[in-house]
Amino acid sequence: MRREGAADSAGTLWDRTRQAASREILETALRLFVEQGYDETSVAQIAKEAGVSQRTLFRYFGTKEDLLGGNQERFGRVLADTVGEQSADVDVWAALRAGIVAAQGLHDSREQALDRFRLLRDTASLRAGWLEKGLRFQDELLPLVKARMGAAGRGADARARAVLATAFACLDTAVMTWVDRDGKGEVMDLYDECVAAVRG
Amino acid sequence: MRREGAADSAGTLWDRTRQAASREILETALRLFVEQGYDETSVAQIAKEAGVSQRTLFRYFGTKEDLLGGNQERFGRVLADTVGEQSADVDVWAALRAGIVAAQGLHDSREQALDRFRLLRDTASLRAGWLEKGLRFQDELLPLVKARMGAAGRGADARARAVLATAFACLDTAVMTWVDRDGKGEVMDLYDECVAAVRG
DNA sequence: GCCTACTTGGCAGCGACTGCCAAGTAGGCG
DNA sequence: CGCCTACTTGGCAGTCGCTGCCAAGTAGGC
Repeated sequence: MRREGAADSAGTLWDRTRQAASREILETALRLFVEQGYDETSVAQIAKEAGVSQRTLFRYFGTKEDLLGGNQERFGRVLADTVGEQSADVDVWAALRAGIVAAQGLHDSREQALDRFRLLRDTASLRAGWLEKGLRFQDELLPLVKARMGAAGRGADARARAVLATAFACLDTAVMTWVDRDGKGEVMDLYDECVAAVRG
Repeated sequence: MRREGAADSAGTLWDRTRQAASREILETALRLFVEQGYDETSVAQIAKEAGVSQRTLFRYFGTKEDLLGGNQERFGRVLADTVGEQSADVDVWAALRAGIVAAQGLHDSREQALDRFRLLRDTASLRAGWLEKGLRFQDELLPLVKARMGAAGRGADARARAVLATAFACLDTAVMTWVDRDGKGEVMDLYDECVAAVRG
Protein backbone atom coordinates (compact mmCIF):
# COMPACT_ATOMS: atom_id res chain seq x y z
CA MET A 1 0.00 0.00 0.00
CA ARG A 2 3.02 2.27 -0.21
CA ARG A 3 3.54 5.39 1.77
CA GLU A 4 0.69 6.97 -0.05
CA GLY A 5 2.18 9.16 -2.72
CA ALA A 6 -0.55 9.23 -5.32
CA ALA A 7 -3.09 12.05 -5.44
CA ASP A 8 -5.78 9.60 -4.34
CA SER A 9 -8.86 10.55 -2.37
CA ALA A 10 -7.38 10.45 1.11
CA GLY A 11 -4.77 8.91 3.39
CA THR A 12 -5.42 5.47 4.78
CA LEU A 13 -8.01 2.89 3.85
CA TRP A 14 -9.65 3.46 7.18
CA ASP A 15 -10.09 7.13 6.47
CA ARG A 16 -11.65 6.40 3.11
CA THR A 17 -13.96 3.77 4.57
CA ARG A 18 -14.99 6.11 7.32
CA GLN A 19 -15.72 8.86 4.88
CA ALA A 20 -17.77 6.57 2.66
CA ALA A 21 -19.77 5.24 5.59
CA SER A 22 -20.35 8.75 6.84
CA ARG A 23 -21.71 9.89 3.49
CA GLU A 24 -23.85 6.78 3.17
CA ILE A 25 -25.41 7.39 6.57
CA LEU A 26 -25.99 11.05 5.90
CA GLU A 27 -27.67 10.41 2.56
CA THR A 28 -29.85 7.63 3.93
CA ALA A 29 -30.91 9.81 6.81
CA LEU A 30 -31.82 12.81 4.68
CA ARG A 31 -33.74 10.61 2.25
CA LEU A 32 -35.76 8.96 5.00
CA PHE A 33 -36.40 12.26 6.76
CA VAL A 34 -37.75 13.77 3.56
CA GLU A 35 -39.84 10.70 2.77
CA GLN A 36 -41.46 10.13 6.15
CA GLY A 37 -40.61 13.09 8.33
CA TYR A 38 -38.01 13.53 11.05
CA ASP A 39 -39.98 12.39 14.07
CA GLU A 40 -41.41 9.42 12.19
CA THR A 41 -37.95 8.11 11.32
CA SER A 42 -36.13 6.15 13.99
CA VAL A 43 -32.38 5.97 14.26
CA ALA A 44 -32.69 2.19 14.17
CA GLN A 45 -34.25 2.38 10.72
CA ILE A 46 -31.56 4.69 9.39
CA ALA A 47 -28.84 2.40 10.72
CA LYS A 48 -30.42 -0.66 9.19
CA GLU A 49 -30.92 0.92 5.78
CA ALA A 50 -27.43 2.37 5.81
CA GLY A 51 -26.00 -1.04 6.66
CA VAL A 52 -24.34 -0.20 9.95
CA SER A 53 -25.14 -0.97 13.55
CA GLN A 54 -26.93 1.59 15.64
CA ARG A 55 -23.90 1.74 17.90
CA THR A 56 -21.62 2.66 15.02
CA LEU A 57 -24.02 5.26 13.74
CA PHE A 58 -23.92 6.98 17.09
CA ARG A 59 -20.14 6.89 16.97
CA TYR A 60 -20.14 8.78 13.70
CA PHE A 61 -22.86 11.23 14.67
CA GLY A 62 -23.41 11.87 18.30
CA THR A 63 -27.09 12.73 18.01
CA LYS A 64 -30.02 12.24 15.69
CA GLU A 65 -30.01 15.96 14.99
CA ASP A 66 -26.50 15.74 13.64
CA LEU A 67 -27.77 13.46 10.91
CA LEU A 68 -29.36 16.46 9.26
CA GLY A 69 -26.21 18.38 9.79
CA GLY A 70 -24.88 20.19 6.80
CA ASN A 71 -21.60 20.56 8.67
CA GLN A 72 -22.70 23.21 11.09
CA GLU A 73 -19.23 23.56 12.49
CA ARG A 74 -17.87 24.52 9.09
CA PHE A 75 -20.69 27.03 8.87
CA GLY A 76 -19.61 28.59 12.14
CA ARG A 77 -15.97 28.61 11.26
CA VAL A 78 -16.42 30.20 7.84
CA LEU A 79 -18.78 32.75 9.30
CA ALA A 80 -16.40 33.77 12.05
CA ASP A 81 -13.32 33.75 9.80
CA THR A 82 -14.95 35.91 7.17
CA VAL A 83 -16.22 38.43 9.66
CA GLY A 84 -12.77 38.59 11.20
CA GLU A 85 -11.14 39.22 7.84
CA GLN A 86 -13.19 42.29 7.03
CA SER A 87 -11.14 45.46 7.09
CA ALA A 88 -11.61 47.75 10.05
CA ASP A 89 -13.56 50.43 8.19
CA VAL A 90 -16.39 48.03 7.32
CA ASP A 91 -19.27 48.52 9.70
CA VAL A 92 -20.70 45.69 11.81
CA TRP A 93 -23.72 45.00 9.69
CA ALA A 94 -21.73 44.80 6.50
CA ALA A 95 -19.16 42.54 8.13
CA LEU A 96 -21.83 40.17 9.40
CA ARG A 97 -23.50 40.21 6.00
CA ALA A 98 -20.23 39.26 4.35
CA GLY A 99 -19.82 36.39 6.76
CA ILE A 100 -23.31 35.11 6.11
CA VAL A 101 -22.77 35.28 2.35
CA ALA A 102 -19.59 33.24 2.69
CA ALA A 103 -21.20 30.67 4.95
CA GLN A 104 -24.18 30.45 2.63
CA GLY A 105 -21.84 29.24 -0.09
CA LEU A 106 -21.24 25.97 1.73
CA HIS A 107 -24.46 24.27 0.65
CA ASP A 108 -23.98 21.31 -1.64
CA SER A 109 -26.93 22.28 -3.78
CA ARG A 110 -30.00 24.46 -3.71
CA GLU A 111 -32.21 21.40 -3.68
CA GLN A 112 -30.54 19.83 -0.69
CA ALA A 113 -30.58 23.09 1.19
CA LEU A 114 -34.28 23.41 0.46
CA ASP A 115 -34.92 19.89 1.75
CA ARG A 116 -33.00 20.52 4.92
CA PHE A 117 -34.60 23.87 5.66
CA ARG A 118 -38.05 22.54 4.91
CA LEU A 119 -37.45 19.83 7.49
CA LEU A 120 -36.20 22.50 9.86
CA ARG A 121 -39.32 24.58 9.36
CA ASP A 122 -41.70 21.68 9.85
CA THR A 123 -40.11 19.98 12.85
CA ALA A 124 -40.30 21.84 16.11
CA SER A 125 -37.53 19.95 17.86
CA LEU A 126 -35.13 20.51 14.97
CA ARG A 127 -35.99 24.17 14.88
CA ALA A 128 -35.13 24.42 18.55
CA GLY A 129 -31.77 22.78 18.06
CA TRP A 130 -30.98 24.99 15.12
CA LEU A 131 -31.69 28.14 17.09
CA GLU A 132 -29.57 26.90 19.95
CA LYS A 133 -26.69 26.24 17.60
CA GLY A 134 -27.10 29.79 16.37
CA LEU A 135 -26.57 30.99 19.92
CA ARG A 136 -23.23 29.25 20.08
CA PHE A 137 -22.16 30.93 16.85
CA GLN A 138 -23.17 34.21 18.38
CA ASP A 139 -20.93 33.51 21.35
CA GLU A 140 -18.01 32.92 19.01
CA LEU A 141 -18.69 36.11 17.12
CA LEU A 142 -19.26 38.26 20.18
CA PRO A 143 -15.66 39.50 20.65
CA LEU A 144 -15.34 40.31 16.96
CA VAL A 145 -18.56 42.26 16.91
CA LYS A 146 -17.79 44.07 20.14
CA ALA A 147 -14.44 45.17 18.81
CA ARG A 148 -15.99 46.39 15.60
CA MET A 149 -18.64 48.37 17.42
CA GLY A 150 -15.94 50.27 19.20
CA ALA A 151 -17.90 51.90 21.95
CA ALA A 152 -17.03 50.40 25.29
CA GLY A 153 -18.76 51.01 28.59
CA ARG A 154 -21.29 49.25 30.70
CA GLY A 155 -23.70 47.99 28.08
CA ALA A 156 -21.23 47.12 25.33
CA ASP A 157 -21.76 43.42 25.77
CA ALA A 158 -25.53 43.63 25.64
CA ARG A 159 -25.47 45.92 22.60
CA ALA A 160 -23.14 43.61 20.69
CA ARG A 161 -25.24 40.63 21.60
CA ALA A 162 -28.37 42.41 20.47
CA VAL A 163 -26.87 43.22 17.08
CA LEU A 164 -25.76 39.62 16.65
CA ALA A 165 -29.08 38.20 17.73
CA THR A 166 -30.85 40.51 15.33
CA ALA A 167 -28.66 39.49 12.42
CA PHE A 168 -29.37 35.85 13.16
CA ALA A 169 -33.06 36.54 13.56
CA CYS A 170 -33.10 38.21 10.15
CA LEU A 171 -31.20 35.32 8.62
CA ASP A 172 -33.64 32.84 10.12
CA THR A 173 -36.60 34.86 8.90
CA ALA A 174 -35.07 35.15 5.45
CA VAL A 175 -34.36 31.45 5.15
CA MET A 176 -37.82 30.46 6.38
CA THR A 177 -39.45 32.87 3.95
CA TRP A 178 -37.26 31.47 1.19
CA VAL A 179 -38.56 28.00 2.04
CA ASP A 180 -42.13 29.30 2.07
CA ARG A 181 -41.52 30.47 -1.50
CA ASP A 182 -40.14 27.06 -2.45
CA GLY A 183 -36.65 28.33 -3.07
CA LYS A 184 -37.59 31.06 -5.53
CA GLY A 185 -35.43 34.15 -5.26
CA GLU A 186 -32.30 34.72 -3.25
CA VAL A 187 -31.93 34.30 0.48
CA MET A 188 -29.65 37.31 0.73
CA ASP A 189 -32.21 39.57 -0.94
CA LEU A 190 -34.70 38.53 1.70
CA TYR A 191 -32.08 39.05 4.38
CA ASP A 192 -31.46 42.58 3.16
CA GLU A 193 -35.17 43.27 3.17
CA CYS A 194 -35.46 42.00 6.72
CA VAL A 195 -32.59 44.10 7.97
CA ALA A 196 -33.99 47.15 6.22
CA ALA A 197 -37.39 46.56 7.81
CA VAL A 198 -35.82 46.45 11.24
CA ARG A 199 -33.33 49.29 10.94
CA GLY A 200 -35.28 51.48 8.58
CA MET B 1 -71.04 20.31 49.65
CA ARG B 2 -73.68 22.62 48.27
CA ARG B 3 -73.76 24.12 44.85
CA GLU B 4 -70.69 26.11 45.74
CA GLY B 5 -71.86 29.57 46.57
CA ALA B 6 -69.11 30.72 48.90
CA ALA B 7 -66.21 32.80 47.67
CA ASP B 8 -63.93 29.88 48.45
CA SER B 9 -60.73 29.09 46.56
CA ALA B 10 -62.23 27.12 43.71
CA GLY B 11 -65.07 24.87 42.60
CA THR B 12 -64.86 21.21 43.49
CA LEU B 13 -62.55 19.36 45.82
CA TRP B 14 -60.98 17.75 42.80
CA ASP B 15 -60.06 21.09 41.37
CA ARG B 16 -58.51 22.22 44.60
CA THR B 17 -56.57 18.98 44.97
CA ARG B 18 -55.35 19.22 41.46
CA GLN B 19 -54.21 22.77 41.97
CA ALA B 20 -52.41 21.90 45.17
CA ALA B 21 -50.67 18.93 43.57
CA SER B 22 -49.70 21.05 40.62
CA ARG B 23 -48.12 23.70 42.82
CA GLU B 24 -46.37 21.07 44.91
CA ILE B 25 -44.83 19.50 41.82
CA LEU B 26 -43.78 22.81 40.36
CA GLU B 27 -42.12 23.95 43.57
CA THR B 28 -40.34 20.67 44.09
CA ALA B 29 -39.08 20.70 40.53
CA LEU B 30 -37.77 24.25 40.68
CA ARG B 31 -36.07 23.59 43.97
CA LEU B 32 -34.33 20.46 42.73
CA PHE B 33 -33.35 22.12 39.46
CA VAL B 34 -31.75 24.99 41.32
CA GLU B 35 -30.02 22.67 43.78
CA GLN B 36 -28.56 20.11 41.38
CA GLY B 37 -29.14 21.40 37.88
CA TYR B 38 -31.74 20.55 35.28
CA ASP B 39 -30.01 17.70 33.48
CA GLU B 40 -28.89 16.14 36.75
CA THR B 41 -32.44 15.98 38.07
CA SER B 42 -34.57 13.07 36.89
CA VAL B 43 -38.32 13.22 36.61
CA ALA B 44 -38.45 10.13 38.79
CA GLN B 45 -36.78 12.04 41.61
CA ILE B 46 -39.14 14.98 41.30
CA ALA B 47 -42.14 12.67 41.34
CA LYS B 48 -40.91 10.84 44.41
CA GLU B 49 -40.13 14.01 46.37
CA ALA B 50 -43.42 15.58 45.36
CA GLY B 51 -45.27 12.46 46.49
CA VAL B 52 -46.91 11.50 43.22
CA SER B 53 -46.29 8.76 40.73
CA GLN B 54 -44.26 9.47 37.63
CA ARG B 55 -47.30 8.68 35.54
CA THR B 56 -49.37 11.30 37.31
CA LEU B 57 -46.65 13.89 37.01
CA PHE B 58 -46.64 13.43 33.27
CA ARG B 59 -50.38 13.85 33.24
CA TYR B 60 -50.09 17.24 34.88
CA PHE B 61 -47.12 18.41 32.84
CA GLY B 62 -46.58 16.82 29.50
CA THR B 63 -42.82 17.25 29.44
CA LYS B 64 -39.93 17.82 31.79
CA GLU B 65 -39.48 21.28 30.29
CA ASP B 66 -42.96 22.26 31.35
CA LEU B 67 -41.89 21.77 34.95
CA LEU B 68 -39.93 24.98 34.72
CA GLY B 69 -42.86 26.65 33.12
CA GLY B 70 -43.84 29.98 34.52
CA ASN B 71 -47.12 29.66 32.68
CA GLN B 72 -45.82 30.32 29.23
CA GLU B 73 -49.28 30.29 27.76
CA ARG B 74 -50.37 33.14 29.99
CA PHE B 75 -47.26 34.99 28.89
CA GLY B 76 -48.25 34.58 25.26
CA ARG B 77 -51.84 35.55 25.86
CA VAL B 78 -51.06 38.69 27.82
CA LEU B 79 -48.47 39.70 25.28
CA ALA B 80 -50.81 39.29 22.34
CA ASP B 81 -53.77 40.91 24.10
CA THR B 82 -51.78 43.94 25.14
CA VAL B 83 -50.31 44.47 21.72
CA GLY B 84 -53.77 44.18 20.22
CA GLU B 85 -55.18 46.77 22.62
CA GLN B 86 -52.73 49.50 21.66
CA SER B 87 -54.38 52.33 19.78
CA ALA B 88 -53.73 52.50 16.06
CA ASP B 89 -51.40 55.48 16.19
CA VAL B 90 -48.87 53.66 18.34
CA ASP B 91 -46.04 52.36 16.19
CA VAL B 92 -45.05 48.69 16.07
CA TRP B 93 -42.06 48.92 18.34
CA ALA B 94 -43.93 50.79 21.01
CA ALA B 95 -46.81 48.33 20.81
CA LEU B 96 -44.52 45.36 21.18
CA ARG B 97 -42.74 47.06 24.04
CA ALA B 98 -46.02 47.62 25.81
CA GLY B 99 -46.88 43.95 25.39
CA ILE B 100 -43.56 42.85 26.80
CA VAL B 101 -43.94 45.14 29.79
CA ALA B 102 -47.35 43.68 30.51
CA ALA B 103 -46.15 40.10 30.12
CA GLN B 104 -43.16 40.85 32.30
CA GLY B 105 -45.52 41.65 35.14
CA LEU B 106 -46.58 38.01 35.42
CA HIS B 107 -43.57 36.80 37.40
CA ASP B 108 -44.32 35.71 40.92
CA SER B 109 -41.20 37.33 42.28
CA ARG B 110 -37.91 38.73 41.13
CA GLU B 111 -36.08 35.92 42.88
CA GLN B 112 -38.04 33.17 41.21
CA ALA B 113 -37.65 34.80 37.83
CA LEU B 114 -33.92 35.03 38.40
CA ASP B 115 -33.75 31.34 39.31
CA ARG B 116 -35.69 30.31 36.25
CA PHE B 117 -33.73 32.47 33.84
CA ARG B 118 -30.44 31.37 35.34
CA LEU B 119 -31.44 27.79 34.68
CA LEU B 120 -32.43 28.79 31.18
CA ARG B 121 -29.09 30.41 30.56
CA ASP B 122 -27.07 27.49 31.86
CA THR B 123 -28.96 24.61 30.26
CA ALA B 124 -28.65 24.28 26.51
CA SER B 125 -31.68 22.09 26.00
CA LEU B 126 -33.90 24.43 27.99
CA ARG B 127 -32.61 27.40 26.08
CA ALA B 128 -33.55 25.70 22.83
CA GLY B 129 -37.06 24.98 24.02
CA TRP B 130 -37.49 28.54 25.21
CA LEU B 131 -36.50 29.97 21.88
CA GLU B 132 -38.82 27.60 20.09
CA LYS B 133 -41.68 28.71 22.30
CA GLY B 134 -40.82 32.26 21.36
CA LEU B 135 -41.33 31.36 17.74
CA ARG B 136 -44.86 30.23 18.45
CA PHE B 137 -45.61 33.52 20.17
CA GLN B 138 -44.27 35.27 17.11
CA ASP B 139 -46.67 33.32 14.95
CA GLU B 140 -49.56 34.49 17.10
CA LEU B 141 -48.42 38.08 16.93
CA LEU B 142 -47.71 38.10 13.21
CA PRO B 143 -51.14 39.29 12.00
CA LEU B 144 -51.21 42.06 14.60
CA VAL B 145 -47.78 43.29 13.67
CA LYS B 146 -48.45 43.07 9.96
CA ALA B 147 -51.58 45.15 10.33
CA ARG B 148 -49.76 47.74 12.38
CA MET B 149 -46.95 48.02 9.86
CA GLY B 150 -49.45 48.92 7.20
CA ALA B 151 -47.40 48.48 4.08
CA ALA B 152 -48.60 45.52 2.10
CA GLY B 153 -46.96 43.92 -0.88
CA ARG B 154 -44.73 40.97 -1.54
CA GLY B 155 -42.39 41.12 1.41
CA ALA B 156 -44.85 42.24 4.08
CA ASP B 157 -44.78 38.90 5.78
CA ALA B 158 -41.02 38.67 5.94
CA ARG B 159 -40.69 42.23 7.19
CA ALA B 160 -43.22 41.73 9.95
CA ARG B 161 -41.55 38.49 10.96
CA ALA B 162 -38.18 40.21 11.02
CA VAL B 163 -39.43 42.94 13.32
CA LEU B 164 -40.96 40.37 15.62
CA ALA B 165 -37.89 38.18 15.65
CA THR B 166 -35.75 41.20 16.43
CA ALA B 167 -37.93 42.27 19.31
CA PHE B 168 -37.72 38.78 20.77
CA ALA B 169 -33.99 38.66 20.20
CA CYS B 170 -33.61 41.93 22.09
CA LEU B 171 -35.80 40.64 24.89
CA ASP B 172 -33.75 37.47 25.13
CA THR B 173 -30.52 39.43 25.15
CA ALA B 174 -31.87 41.80 27.77
CA VAL B 175 -33.02 39.00 30.04
CA MET B 176 -29.76 37.09 29.73
CA THR B 177 -27.76 40.21 30.46
CA TRP B 178 -30.00 40.88 33.43
CA VAL B 179 -29.17 37.40 34.71
CA ASP B 180 -25.46 38.00 34.12
CA ARG B 181 -25.80 41.02 36.40
CA ASP B 182 -27.55 38.92 39.05
CA GLY B 183 -30.83 40.72 38.72
CA LYS B 184 -29.49 44.24 39.27
CA GLY B 185 -31.25 46.89 37.24
CA GLU B 186 -34.36 46.65 35.13
CA VAL B 187 -34.90 44.26 32.26
CA MET B 188 -36.79 46.88 30.28
CA ASP B 189 -33.92 49.34 30.51
CA LEU B 190 -31.68 46.71 28.98
CA TYR B 191 -34.30 45.97 26.38
CA ASP B 192 -34.43 49.61 25.38
CA GLU B 193 -30.67 49.71 25.15
CA CYS B 194 -30.66 46.65 22.91
CA VAL B 195 -33.30 48.04 20.60
CA ALA B 196 -31.46 51.33 20.40
CA ALA B 197 -28.22 49.52 19.55
CA VAL B 198 -29.93 47.71 16.72
CA ARG B 199 -32.02 50.52 15.29
CA GLY B 200 -29.73 53.38 16.11
C1' DG C 1 4.05 -13.04 9.56
C1' DC C 2 3.05 -10.87 13.78
C1' DC C 3 1.81 -7.52 17.09
C1' DT C 4 -0.52 -3.26 17.90
C1' DA C 5 -4.05 0.07 17.29
C1' DC C 6 -8.21 1.18 15.74
C1' DT C 7 -13.01 -0.07 14.50
C1' DT C 8 -17.17 -2.58 14.85
C1' DG C 9 -21.34 -4.79 16.76
C1' DG C 10 -24.09 -6.51 20.44
C1' DC C 11 -25.94 -6.16 24.92
C1' DA C 12 -27.46 -4.14 28.98
C1' DG C 13 -29.04 -0.02 30.97
C1' DC C 14 -30.75 4.96 31.76
C1' DG C 15 -34.06 8.68 31.19
C1' DA C 16 -38.01 10.84 28.90
C1' DC C 17 -42.43 9.69 27.52
C1' DT C 18 -46.95 6.88 26.22
C1' DG C 19 -50.77 3.40 26.24
C1' DC C 20 -53.27 0.33 28.81
C1' DC C 21 -55.55 -1.57 32.66
C1' DA C 22 -56.99 -2.04 37.39
C1' DA C 23 -58.09 0.22 41.72
C1' DG C 24 -59.56 4.08 44.40
C1' DT C 25 -62.28 8.28 45.33
C1' DA C 26 -65.38 12.54 44.68
C1' DG C 27 -69.96 13.86 43.20
C1' DG C 28 -74.70 13.58 42.19
C1' DC C 29 -78.73 10.63 42.61
C1' DG C 30 -82.62 8.35 44.73
C1' DC D 1 -77.58 6.79 53.81
C1' DG D 2 -75.97 4.01 50.12
C1' DC D 3 -75.14 3.49 45.25
C1' DC D 4 -73.68 4.32 40.67
C1' DT D 5 -71.06 7.05 37.59
C1' DA D 6 -67.20 9.81 36.29
C1' DC D 7 -62.89 11.18 37.07
C1' DT D 8 -58.23 10.34 38.90
C1' DT D 9 -54.39 7.62 40.17
C1' DG D 10 -50.60 4.26 40.01
C1' DG D 11 -48.16 0.49 38.02
C1' DC D 12 -46.40 -2.01 34.18
C1' DA D 13 -44.67 -2.73 29.86
C1' DG D 14 -42.87 -0.78 25.85
C1' DT D 15 -40.64 2.84 22.50
C1' DC D 16 -36.92 5.87 21.35
C1' DG D 17 -32.61 8.43 21.84
C1' DC D 18 -28.29 7.65 23.76
C1' DT D 19 -24.09 5.59 26.53
C1' DG D 20 -20.73 2.27 28.63
C1' DC D 21 -18.68 -1.97 28.29
C1' DC D 22 -16.76 -5.98 26.28
C1' DA D 23 -15.54 -9.20 22.73
C1' DA D 24 -14.30 -9.89 17.97
C1' DG D 25 -12.48 -8.43 13.58
C1' DT D 26 -9.36 -5.83 10.53
C1' DA D 27 -5.80 -2.29 8.81
C1' DG D 28 -1.05 -0.77 9.53
C1' DG D 29 3.76 -0.78 10.77
C1' DC D 30 7.63 -3.68 12.18
